[in-house]
Amino acid sequence: MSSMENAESQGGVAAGELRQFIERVERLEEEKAALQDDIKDVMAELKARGYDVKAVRTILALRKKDPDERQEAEAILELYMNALGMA
Amino acid sequence: MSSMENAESQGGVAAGELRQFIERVERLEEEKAALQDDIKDVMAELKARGYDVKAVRTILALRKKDPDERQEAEAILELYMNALGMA
Amino acid sequence: MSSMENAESQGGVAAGELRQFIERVERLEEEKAALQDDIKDVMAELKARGYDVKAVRTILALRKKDPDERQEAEAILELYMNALGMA
Amino acid sequence: MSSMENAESQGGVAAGELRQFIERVERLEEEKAALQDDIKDVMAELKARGYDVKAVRTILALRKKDPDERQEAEAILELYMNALGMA
DNA sequence: ACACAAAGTTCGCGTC
DNA sequence: GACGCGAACTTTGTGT
Repeated sequence: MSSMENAESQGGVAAGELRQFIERVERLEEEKAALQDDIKDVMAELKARGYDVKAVRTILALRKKDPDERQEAEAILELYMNALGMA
Repeated sequence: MSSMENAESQGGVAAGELRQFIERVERLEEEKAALQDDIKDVMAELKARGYDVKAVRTILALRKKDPDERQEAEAILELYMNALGMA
Repeated sequence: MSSMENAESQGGVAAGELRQFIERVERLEEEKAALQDDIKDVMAELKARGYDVKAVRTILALRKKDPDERQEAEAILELYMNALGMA
Repeated sequence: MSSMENAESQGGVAAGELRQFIERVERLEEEKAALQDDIKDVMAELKARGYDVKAVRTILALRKKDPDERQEAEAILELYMNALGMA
């Protein structure tokens, strides 16, 4: 490495720029983790109030899906279950 | 490293033994990957025959679960869905 | 269901309360998804600037780990790799 | 459903065929699970012999990758780490 | 029971 | 545009 190298140009990489990018991502990930914690807290609260967490998770998942798609999928599933005697 | 070192005792690790373990795992993983491929093939065949792959996956998942547990979970889910007007 | 039932007490579930919980989680998940999108954008920007995204991801992962733990883990790994001639 | 329906033609689905497919997959999944158990056993044995399981997992992962690709990736990573002073 | 880890599922990406 | 691959998230199991 030449004597011109410094913190801002290590081996052809603009160190400062790279660092900026990384720190931006890290900040966003921190905020994201904080939200994840918040969700965890709400779930704990839910549970403490006597709700079934797994069922609530299922509800959340269902609400994310398109109702038509979901109904369609359920219909096929039921068809197969009937065919297999899993009613 | 001392002059006593050889392929079977590198830095205090019994290289031969370690290699044996690793190769055993790799063989098992190979077989496992082969089975995974077989499953993939069956799924492709299913699909080619006109079946809905996602629904079949759901069926497989359901069949793995205890029927009582499943029924219980469904009952709770339905209760919540009714409460939320998602019927 | 008895005539006393209303939107707030469906089958013994306090519908309003349940709904509150669910909507709280959904709001948090929305914010979380927005942050995920932001991260995605930064990654795209990184990439456009010529950086290797996978390497940046690795950097981010490394920075999350305790430096001491990491060094220890690396030392063991190197030991094993030497033993196996993977140097 | 018409009076012609039987176990082999439920609602337009060839129940027997569907069942065959599902049972084939289930058999394969069983074998796969058995192998997974075997791997788990080997890992436990490894551990009992004093090896670091996590490091062994890393070795296995590294050996799956193309050596050239890996070296390339490591070079980039090192470059970035130097630029960030993480050496 | 809690946290850590492993498995499965899902989503985004690159490829053809 | 679909398909297969790889990474991320979620969920399930385990060990403390």
